[in-house]
Amino acid sequence: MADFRGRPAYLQIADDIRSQILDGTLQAEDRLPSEADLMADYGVSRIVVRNAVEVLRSEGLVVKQQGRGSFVRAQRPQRTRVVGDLYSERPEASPFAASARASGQVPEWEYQTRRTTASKTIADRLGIQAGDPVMRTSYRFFADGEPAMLSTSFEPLAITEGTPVEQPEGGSVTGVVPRMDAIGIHITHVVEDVTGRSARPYEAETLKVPVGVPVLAIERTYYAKSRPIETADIVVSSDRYVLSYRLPVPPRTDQPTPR
Amino acid sequence: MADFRGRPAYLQIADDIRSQILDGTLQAEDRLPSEADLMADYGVSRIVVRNAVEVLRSEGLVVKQQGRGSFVRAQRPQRTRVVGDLYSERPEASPFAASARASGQVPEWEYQTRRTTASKTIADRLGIQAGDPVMRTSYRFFADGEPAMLSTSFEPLAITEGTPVEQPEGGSVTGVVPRMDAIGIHITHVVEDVTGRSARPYEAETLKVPVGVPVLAIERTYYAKSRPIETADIVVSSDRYVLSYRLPVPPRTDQPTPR
DNA sequence: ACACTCAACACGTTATAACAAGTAGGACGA
DNA sequence: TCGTCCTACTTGTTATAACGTGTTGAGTGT
Repeated sequence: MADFRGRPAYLQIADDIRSQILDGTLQAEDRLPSEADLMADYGVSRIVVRNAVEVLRSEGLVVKQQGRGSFVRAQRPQRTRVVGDLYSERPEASPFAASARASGQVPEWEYQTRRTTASKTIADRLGIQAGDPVMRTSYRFFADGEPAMLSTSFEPLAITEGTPVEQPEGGSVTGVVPRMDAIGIHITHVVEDVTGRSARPYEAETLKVPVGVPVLAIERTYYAKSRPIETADIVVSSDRYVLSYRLPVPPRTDQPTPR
Repeated sequence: MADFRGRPAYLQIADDIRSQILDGTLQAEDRLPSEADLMADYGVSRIVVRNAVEVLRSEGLVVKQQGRGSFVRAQRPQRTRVVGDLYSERPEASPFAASARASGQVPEWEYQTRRTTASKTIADRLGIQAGDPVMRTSYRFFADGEPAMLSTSFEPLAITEGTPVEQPEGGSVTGVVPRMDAIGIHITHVVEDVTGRSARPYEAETLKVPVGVPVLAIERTYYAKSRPIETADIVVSSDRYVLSYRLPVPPRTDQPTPR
């Protein structure tokens, strides 16, 4: 192994394999050479090749499977979660929406609903007091039979208690906006705060992704005027999802557009 | 080390430390016990404690520094990139916008602009032919002197060539929307496709984040009616940024709201 | 008082060794 | 033909050992 600039061997090997992945020499789903092969190829010990592959795994380029080998991970996420003006005039918009419906998007999910009390965090987001009663609903969404999205939502019971839409699911109307419409509350806007982080063990297990892959965590709140109506924590694997936001740009603004 | 269910020792140790982080026994910026300490505490070899800490590092809970130790990573991102109706009636909206301006947001950036031709990918996004001339501008944004956001934008020269706003920077108007307004093109909406992934080596270096931390990659395109006007690739460290999208919800829609 | 040196300590890199556990395919028997 | 078993191959886990490199603070000399 040529020792270039004293740069650690495992990083050089990682660089080498990475460029093979990026330039297409190694394609998605291809198996990497086994650890034994790499040891022989580069003339290093096993720990070096393991470190090298671990770097690539941590970058999300490679997945490892005990007993089978290490594989180049498919890079492109397939599904798009669209938020915004679905009826945009943009012609490219329709393929997305169409594919979302076409690719087996039978609304497939399971949920668990229960009454509970608001934690401080949730209370802040809903503009209520910690300890106030809320309806908590956990969803697990599936796509092609695979778990694809996790969501936990909270609604203040002060709003829905005693109404026909107290239960988020099971009634004749579903979806926050129509449900609230049904009791005379008209959602005016939604805020989604998006962060990226590595999957927690629970999420990795539930979403069936390798530990450490990046996920997108969305903190979503629906508002009627300035009043928070519902808030939810949503987690999707960034492997499988692109979040697509489509926003109108109001004409004649003095405000500099955020870059 | 009590061998619980044959679960690997390094995972048990990782679980142990993780719960200490999550329950607050170990707080942000605290130093973890050194590898030697952990070896003694749990009665295992160094490779086991290194594997354990590596798990936490890969989850983004811990950062390691050679010569100093391993530290609990501060979890909450500080900055918010807001897209959407800044003049929302929501009272909580103002603190965000205010803090964005207050926290030393002197518009601090450097850029490089050059004429080039569109790659296939960019041409598709701009609705032009590959090889058509475009203006390419790379930005590096700083916050508190630290690089915080990378962006590369493309505009078809067919639109701006020969106009006063051919150069994205340096003129009297800046920002895509005002610049295009100035030549009679009125941006109607913007699409942002957000994905999460691990930082590439170049990005990790440029953004000064440890390799492997998740970043958010945004593919943004501005449209005037259905015509793409500008497209950009934006990368931010998810350590430091929350993306906040504020969208109006139109009244009386039959369309089920995307969950 | 200040700057320099150096040792102690932290994590980083690599080698060798052994056994565990999951996978796949071929051999073999019913 | 079909299912079982076994074996070879793969990654997973752990131990021991040694040396490299970055950090820090105590001690020392000026």
